[in-house]
Amino acid sequence: MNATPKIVRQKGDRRQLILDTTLRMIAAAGIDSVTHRKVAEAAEIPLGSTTYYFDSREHLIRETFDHYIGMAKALQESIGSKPIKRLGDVVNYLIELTNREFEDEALLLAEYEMTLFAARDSQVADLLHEWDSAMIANISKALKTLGAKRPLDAARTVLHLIRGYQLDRLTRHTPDPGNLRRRIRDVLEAFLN
Amino acid sequence: MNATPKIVRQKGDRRQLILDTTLRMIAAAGIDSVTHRKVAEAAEIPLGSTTYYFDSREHLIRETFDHYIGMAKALQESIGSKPIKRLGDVVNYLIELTNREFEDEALLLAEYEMTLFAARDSQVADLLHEWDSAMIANISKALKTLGAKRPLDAARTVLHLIRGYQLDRLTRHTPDPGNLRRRIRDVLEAFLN
DNA sequence: AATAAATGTGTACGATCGTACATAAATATG
DNA sequence: CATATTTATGTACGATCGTACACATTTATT
Repeated sequence: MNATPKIVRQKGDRRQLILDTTLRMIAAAGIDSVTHRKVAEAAEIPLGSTTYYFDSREHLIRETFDHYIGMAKALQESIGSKPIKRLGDVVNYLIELTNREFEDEALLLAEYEMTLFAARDSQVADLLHEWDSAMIANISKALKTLGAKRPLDAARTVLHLIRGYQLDRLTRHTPDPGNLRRRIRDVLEAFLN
Repeated sequence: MNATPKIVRQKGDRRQLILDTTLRMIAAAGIDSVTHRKVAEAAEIPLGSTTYYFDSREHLIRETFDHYIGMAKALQESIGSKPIKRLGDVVNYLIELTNREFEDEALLLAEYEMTLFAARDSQVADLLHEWDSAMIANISKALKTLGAKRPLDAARTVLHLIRGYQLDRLTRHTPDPGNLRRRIRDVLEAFLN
């Protein structure tokens, strides 16, 4: 006999709203564009609310990147469920991940803003490296089952390739400048005996 | 009978000084840290001088990146004089370029700040792409003389690999996390026959 | 030398910002 | 219900900023 479900304010709503808004702002216009006031205006909440949950700008930005990594991890898990039998499976996984990330180009740009930020902020660097280690472990494990030599090197190589590719493409705004799938395959084959 | 050479103010000195100082500032603390006032203070010139040569902050930053590309091109040319006979020559060239860039880690970071900036500024993107094309052309030409298949793809791949590697390493501040030389060789060999 | 143009400098205006903080409202706790 | 705690909001201070602009100085031109 529950009544019609009301729109209840979940605990943490306010905080999540601020983090979402900040992430959108970084994606759209970069870290510099983030100010307490502009976040508050975009989220349609008072200035006092942003400073209540995040007492400093640094704090707000760090938590926003933590929030982003959570989203990125969820995306990866939503893709990486299929079993790995052939090299093509790994290639497909990597390509799908890359394509999905490019569905929201601004958001992907925010990821690289985070990377640059991490170069000057050890706390964000730690977040990033933990995520990175997990990715490397996944990929190298799959490559190992395929009998690749030096699977760790192979995983690092293909990840670096993708990062360089993404960064390049983000400055070009064109669909695919450069035959990524084939290049990933070539690189990975170099590590298969 | 010239007198002792006086310290003469070269034309364009002032401008160069401002660009150098701005580049150093971006390298040390990021684009956000660049303001007319702080550049003026660091260069020990009055505020009016910075606004005289660069009437807007955007203008100043664009010209600074142009200045950086000039420096980077000079570095490349200072390395790339030796003839290419074997694959090892290409690998050596790429490794030396990478190592030289890491000699000034902050400055390398500035390069990636520029890349991110280019993602939102088509003028800087044009500068970047022109430079990029030249690099790709050089590398692919060398690979072609070695008989590589799809030399353009090969050049793009190894460049993207290096970029991803650099970006990763910039967040870690460790000498060499990941065996770059061997990985470059593996990748390039994948494109030979 | 006279004049024009380029270079260099100091100041001030209006806008925006981070942050602190007093206070209010809602909620939890006893 | 009373009280403590958490959540939420409005305001204000001091600092910094981009930029415009009047004015001074140096250099080039005739």
